[in-house]
Parts: sequence; C-alpha cells; structure tokens
Amino acid sequence: MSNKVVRIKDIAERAGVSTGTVDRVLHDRGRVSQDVKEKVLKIIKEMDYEPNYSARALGSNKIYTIAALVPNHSSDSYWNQAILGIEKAEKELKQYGITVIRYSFNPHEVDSFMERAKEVTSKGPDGIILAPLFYKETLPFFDEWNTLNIPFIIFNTQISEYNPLSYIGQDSYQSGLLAGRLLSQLHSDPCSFLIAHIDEDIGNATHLMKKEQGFRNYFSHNNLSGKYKLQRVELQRKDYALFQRQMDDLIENNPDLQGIYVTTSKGYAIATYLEQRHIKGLKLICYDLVPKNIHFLNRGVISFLINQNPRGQGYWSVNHMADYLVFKKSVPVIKYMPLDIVAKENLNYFIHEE
Amino acid sequence: MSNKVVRIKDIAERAGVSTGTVDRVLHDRGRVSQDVKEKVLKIIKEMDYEPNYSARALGSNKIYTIAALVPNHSSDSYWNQAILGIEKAEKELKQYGITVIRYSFNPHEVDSFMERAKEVTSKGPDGIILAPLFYKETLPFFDEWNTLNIPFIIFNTQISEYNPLSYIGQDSYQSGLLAGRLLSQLHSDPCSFLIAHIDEDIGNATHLMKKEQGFRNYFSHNNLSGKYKLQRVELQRKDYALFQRQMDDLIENNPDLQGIYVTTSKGYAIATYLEQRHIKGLKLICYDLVPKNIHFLNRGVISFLINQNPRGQGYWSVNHMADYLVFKKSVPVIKYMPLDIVAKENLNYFIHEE
DNA sequence: ACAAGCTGTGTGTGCGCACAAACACAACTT
DNA sequence: AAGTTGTGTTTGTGCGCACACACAGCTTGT
Repeated sequence: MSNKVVRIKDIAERAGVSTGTVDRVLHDRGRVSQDVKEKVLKIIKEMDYEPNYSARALGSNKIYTIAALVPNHSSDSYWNQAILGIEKAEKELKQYGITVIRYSFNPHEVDSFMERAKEVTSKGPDGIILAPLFYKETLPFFDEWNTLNIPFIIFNTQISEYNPLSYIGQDSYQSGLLAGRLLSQLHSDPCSFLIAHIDEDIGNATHLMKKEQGFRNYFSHNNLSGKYKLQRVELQRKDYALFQRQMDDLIENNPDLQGIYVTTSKGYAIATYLEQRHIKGLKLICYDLVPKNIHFLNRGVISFLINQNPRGQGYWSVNHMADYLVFKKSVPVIKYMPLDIVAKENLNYFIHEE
Repeated sequence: MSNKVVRIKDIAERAGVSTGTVDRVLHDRGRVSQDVKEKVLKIIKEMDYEPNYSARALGSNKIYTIAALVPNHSSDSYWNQAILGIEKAEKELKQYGITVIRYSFNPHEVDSFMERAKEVTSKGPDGIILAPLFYKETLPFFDEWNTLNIPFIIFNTQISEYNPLSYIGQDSYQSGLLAGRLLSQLHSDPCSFLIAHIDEDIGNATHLMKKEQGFRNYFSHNNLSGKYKLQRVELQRKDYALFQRQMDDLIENNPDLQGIYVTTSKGYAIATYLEQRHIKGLKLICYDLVPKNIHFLNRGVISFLINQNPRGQGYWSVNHMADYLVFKKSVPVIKYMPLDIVAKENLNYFIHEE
C-alpha cells in the first residue's frame, strides 16, 4: 500500500469532478446526480479515503454549544470530579469551537432536575450530556430531544431505551460481581456479608439493584452460597443516632459478620462508625475516591475501593459529543469504564490521572 | 474570561508586530530583537495563548519516521501487545505524516539488539522509541543519539540517565508494594511468602530488583516483618525437570508457604506446576494479561494479575513522540502507567481497552 | 567605498477542508 | 420568447499556522 495520504483532491481528480462535488457526496448534501455520486463513492472506497480531521476542524469555524446537565451537590466530591472531567475536555476542545454550558441540579430533588432540563431544552443546544438520575422523569425529555434532533449522551446511569448517542459509565452488574470476588477472597472462611445501601431509594435506583444482583450472583455462580450468608440492609444517615443503633444491632445479631459491601460511595459512613466502636478486622468495600474514603483506605479501614471514575465519565462524555459534532466521527454506543480496583498502593495513579 | 480563542494574529496586533515575528518568538528561531521578544512573550502569557494544534499539523506537511526498537519473541504475547499499541497509534497519526518502522530483536540475545540498534542509528530516523532491556549495552546508543540530536523515548524499563525525551511504564517499586498489600490481604495469618524471579538474570534487570525491594518494604513499613517470612528464589524453566524439583523442594521446606509473588509475567509456569501437583490454596500473584495467565486467573489458580499495559505503553510512546515532533507540544518526562489490579471479573475491560 | 553578509522585520503562500457563491444548463412557466 | 425555477457542477475564500521569501538597515572585509 502506498504511504501517501489520500485527499479529497485526489478523489476528485480520479473521478473527473471538482472537489466541491466530492465534498457534497461526503456530506450527503444532495445536488449530485446519482451516477456521479455512485462513481465518487466507489472511488472513495477504493482509495480508502480517511478525512484529515485537522483540516476538517480548521475549515468549519462553527461554534457548538453543549449543555451539561449534572448534579451539583457541593458536598459531594463525586459530582465535582465529573465536572472537572467536563472542564478538562472543554479546555482541550475550545479551539474546535466547543463551549460547554453547565446546568446543575440538586440530585435529591426531582423538581430541580425537571426545571433545569426544561431550561436546557429551551436553549436548544447542539448537544446534551447528562447523568439521568431520575429514570421516570427523564424519559419525556429524551422523547423531546429526539424530535428536536438534539443528540444526547448519558453517563453514570445507564438507560438503553430512547437511543442516546452513547452511554458512558460502568457495568453495574459486573461491578457487583467484582465486589463479591474481592470480599470472598479477603475472607475465605465461612462467614456472613452485608450489602448496604446508604441514603438511597433503591426502588428508583436500578443501578444499585444491578450491583446487588451481581454481588449475589458471584456467590451462587461460584457455589459459595452455602459458605457465605448474604444480607441486605438499607440505611439512612439523616438521623445519625438511628444509623448507629441500626449498625449496633447488625453487629450484635451477626456475630459471624466479616465483610460489608456498600453499593455507593458512602462507605466512609460505616468506616467512621467502625472506628468509633473500635471494631477491627471487618472487611469493607465501597465505591469512589472521595476524600473520606481515601482517608479510610489509607488507614486500612476500607480494604478496597472500586473506582467509577466520574472524572473520566465527564471527560469522555464531552469528548464523544465533540467527536460527533465537530469531527463527524462515529462514536461507540456504549463505553464501559474499566472497573478499577484501588488500594492504598495504587491510589495515586487514579487521583492524578491525566 | 472571554470565550474567544487567541490566535497568533491577535498577539501580533497587541504587540504591534507582524505574525511572522510572533512566530519567530514562539519557535525561538532567533532574528528578533531582545525587547520585542520580551514584549511578545509577555503578551503571549497575558493572553494565555494556546496554539491551534490542528492548524499547526496542517501547515507543515513534513513526513516523520519513527523507529521502534521492540523485542519480537513471537511466543511472548507481552511484546506483541506493545506492538499492537504502536500500530494503533501509527494508524491514528498517519494523517499527520507519522510513519513507524519496526526493528525487532530477540529479547534474550544482546547481539541481536546491538545489531538492530546500529541499523536504526544508520537510518537516521526523526525519533526512536525502544524498550531498553539490556542496560549496559544500551547506554552507548543513548550517547550517540544524543549527539545526533535524535530524540528517543524509552518504555517498559526505566533508565533515567542520558535524558530520554520521556519514560513510559510502571513504577516498579510501587508495584512491588502493591503486590505486598495484595498477598498480605489474601492471607492475614502468619505464614511465609516467596518472591520468584523466573527466566531472568536479575543482576542485569534493575526493575525486577525494584519490584522485590518494594515488596519487601511493604512488610517492613507496615510492621509485618514478624508476621510474614519472605524468601527469594530464582528459577529457570529451560530444564523443566529441574524447575519441578526446585519447586518440590520449596514446597517441602516451607510448610507454612501461603503465597508466591512472581516478578514477571511467568506466573503461569508456577500455576501449571501447582495444578500438576494438585496443590490448592496457595495464593499466586504475577504480571500481565498474557493468555496463559488469563487461563489460570479464570480457574482461580492465580489470584490477581497486575497489568503493566504493554499495549498502552506502545501506544503512548508513539503518541508522545508525535506530540513532540508534529505538534511541538511539551511531553512529560515520566508517564507512569496505572497499576491495574486485575481479577476475573474486571478482566474484560483491560483486554478490550480501546 | 562598496559588495557581501548579517539582523530584524513584514509579506505571501499553501496545507485539506467546508462552505458560499458563481455558473451552466435544462425544464418549466407565463 | 423571455423569464423563472431547479439541478448539477465548478470556483473561490478563509480557517490558523509554518515557513520561505523579501527587504531595509546595518556591520564587516578587502
């Protein structure tokens, strides 16, 4: 194969037409006779043409606005990290005419989300990225954006219907499986494990149910159901005294309790409790590199963290949208983020990740 | 801050000079008076100028050849993966005029390396990437390339002296620490662990020594030296009967042996032995997602793999070289790859990684 | 003293592409 | 028959940058 890069001009020459015609064929802008179109397409294929993305970005000096609909619970560094990723991508893509406008909502108030989503819709951005925390309430917006022809990318929480341009995030079920593996390897003798959902309405949070399902299936698939006893518990931290009492009860009633799997980033809540009560030896696994979790990981109270990489999720969401809008590249329908197992010793690479 | 992207033209305007002058300042091509240079630099900083890399790559239609000096032991999928990463980068960068020429050598024969390295030097490429497996023999080439002004990037094995443009790979010491953490968490009762170097001349392989050092230091730093006994062993598989006998001896003489840390990707050798001898319960940790290791990871013989991501190393090596040559970006002196902990359940994400 | 070389500066061109504008020509209308 | 629309095509311009070139004013060497 030749090492010369094929340009539009080369195709035009071979086809005996001008570059403008080739351009119209490439972008399907019409105004090309059927036979010429076919001829050009054939030559494009033959010569294995690949557009020069630099030139493409340079030539079209459009300005694209991307709306980012992201929770903004300032106390929750998880979402802040997602925003950091978004901002990083924005900085890199600014020169291609990408501007990201953030619309933040309260992740615990549906109304707040609805209001912001309406605002986004009225602004008519070129693309939307969002973390669809409220399943039911989000669907009508998907419908509307589809009819308005606004592409949208979802991240963090998977919703396959209503064809988003792309989903970016983890496979919750698989991460449950992984958590099962980790806990069972940390304690190989028969004992009981807890599955803790903290501060969540798990009826509405399908991804947490998937995590639990994965966790449970790890044990059944590996014939460990007889060896380990599993128990689910839902906890709220609003009333901390109550939280403590519930934990006290759990510890007391489960003398063979050896491990706890927290399905969210709230593992630090249990870690705090364990330190207060001077309970040692209990294996604790939860999600995400928020400062409190890192604190307890370093102290050995949390054994492992599973990194959901919110920063990467934000970054790739914007990036894929830009690939679609600016470079007209095809983007993958699903981009599963890796399930990073984080211990004290490899923590740094996930914090400082570029 | 304004959302307008700053161009060379804007800087020229503000400085009251032409774009050519700004260009000369930017590339330090001389022919600019000292005061003008300072003024322009000041304005560049003030306006937070960032070059448009698309335009930069577009304008200069040079062709760059990068020489890749990589082991090619066809039976070793580790290096094949590195090559896959290199090829992926090459494909992406072809349109910017990057061509990668591979020079493969036998990783077990110094002469083979020397010969190829000489060949590379005589071809005078625009940049060189290499895995410097033979420390002593590589240094003279570094010297030569430095005088010839050929930038080189090393990966996989770190050599800090002789200022390479960049090192890409893992922090061996840190990965030893991590291995210590993993093994000690897998077996929390007092016992003894083995550090196994297989098929290597560890006198010449500094990175393996660093791994061992890290591993040992994990235990001393965490006051676990009393609890766990550590023992180093060097094994060769050439004579497999001998290998087996050595292993038999080790098992017999260490009744409290509970875990083995293999400093390379050769963990599958020990896994094979363990299966043959029907030895169960021994915890095994080693490196890299080569097929045989994956096989034993799936069967539970290997507990965890630490992924050194050869694919990523190859990819980033070419990428950084292109950043330097084509886009004139500054590249980081060290890019440490993350220490990925791989279990059966998160294996997929590291295999199919884009 | 005057060509030759150096220094500091401005100008012009082209990279591959997107897109607008211009153009040619046919098929209709009125 | 002249105008009107629509279709297929070409031509031209500009994106931001690198780099070759032009040129003026100055310093040398002979």
